Amino acid sequence: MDETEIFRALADPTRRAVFERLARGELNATQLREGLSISQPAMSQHLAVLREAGLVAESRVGRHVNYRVNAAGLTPLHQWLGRYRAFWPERIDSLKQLLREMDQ
Amino acid sequence: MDETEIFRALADPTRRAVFERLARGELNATQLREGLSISQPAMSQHLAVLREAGLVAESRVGRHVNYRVNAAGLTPLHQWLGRYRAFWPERIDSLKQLLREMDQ
DNA sequence: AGAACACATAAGTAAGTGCTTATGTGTTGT
DNA sequence: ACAACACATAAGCACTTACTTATGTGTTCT
Repeated sequence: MDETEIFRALADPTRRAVFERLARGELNATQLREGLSISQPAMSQHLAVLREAGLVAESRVGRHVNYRVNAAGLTPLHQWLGRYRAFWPERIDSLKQLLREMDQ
Repeated sequence: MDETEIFRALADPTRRAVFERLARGELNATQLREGLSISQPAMSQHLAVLREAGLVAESRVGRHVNYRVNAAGLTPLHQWLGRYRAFWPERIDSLKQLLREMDQ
């Protein structure tokens, strides 16, 4: 759950790809392998890293294990980045747009 | 400049500490070592990683090299995180507070 | 019960990381 | 020119990472 684990977990392109797919919806380990030429154990190990970093959560359904993004997982990263507001991109408009969306 | 390099660079606690100190103001390599029990070559290598990731910039002044945060460096990270707005923390208040500050 | 399936774990390996000591490069001061 | 200084680079080493193949664990189906 700590920053180092999160940055480390996301430093791997395959793990970011997995995270991105999970952000679109729950998938099991087999579905996650589709398209990515990666062995079953490798995927299992990547998922373990993401899980230990608190970025994904799992739930067993029959003989499948469904993985999903842990909604709270990115919070430490978000907070870390928040400390460097002074160096955020200038395009604040997108933030204002975001708030408008959220107020609905 | 790519996401992998940035995540990798920030995955190291020492490098995050260096980045944090630089965020408070420009410092040279010797000043950056103060407090952190780390050798001179180690610091030089950490700074190289941060520089190659686009997170810091340097400028030679006499026989010193001053390092500072590269304002644009966090942009890719900010954009990456922006893709997962759906999983941002619930505490939107802080964002509203941020906008109020910025509008001043 | 037994075979097939979905996933996790173990063990081995090549490549990468972060440190060290030693040395190189450029600058300052005498 | 020479010594001292600030930093970078090279080379070597312990440790970690990401992969592989092999095997273990739990579930489903017949």
